[in-house]
Amino acid sequence: MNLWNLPTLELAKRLLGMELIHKNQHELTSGIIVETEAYLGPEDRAAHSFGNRRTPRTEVMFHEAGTIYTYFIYGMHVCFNIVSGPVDKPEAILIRAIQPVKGIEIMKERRGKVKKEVQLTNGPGKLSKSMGFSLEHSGQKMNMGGISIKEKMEIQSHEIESGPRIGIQYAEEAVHFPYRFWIKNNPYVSR
DNA sequence: AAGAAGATTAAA
DNA sequence: TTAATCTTCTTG
Repeated sequence: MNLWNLPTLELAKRLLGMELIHKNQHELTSGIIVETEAYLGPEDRAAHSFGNRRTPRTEVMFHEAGTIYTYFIYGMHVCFNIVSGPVDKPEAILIRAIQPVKGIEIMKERRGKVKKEVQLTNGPGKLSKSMGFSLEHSGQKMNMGGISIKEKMEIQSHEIESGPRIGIQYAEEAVHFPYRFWIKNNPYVSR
């Protein structure tokens, strides 16, 4: 079965335990995905694509599943998402935290002063900086360029916890949707 | 053309 | 608790 054909909420859970890899000419960094958030397009007030809002920024959310969506936020941070769902259904999954595996020294370099390894990637802006993700990656396809993903460890459903998403207080009824997923007791999860 | 707000982070 | 800081979108 093709991973990208899964419904977004299913995919958000399946991504847990998989290894996210970024390779460029000189550097390789990777980490296990331990926390994700699903954004369900038109019906989800928390999503950039709520009401099918289609702009240069959100355009890639309408593309096929497995497309990369990166965006800039709060004047300083990049967030990394994977588009999900059918074409023209603008859903996406935000990667919120990973557990560093390869290129830890490179991550430390990119992040500057950071004391503990756990601080490297336990938040969406942090992991993007550690992994070297930027706006130019938006629109690229997973597993077809420098950024790829592969099976790493099997996560049982009882090891997955869920809860409300973070940073979307404006989203009215969507505030409480339990679309955030993480691996239970994993120290690399944010917060 | 200008202003407001944001899927965050780090430091106080 | 707040500043940092800039893109995107909305309004005029």
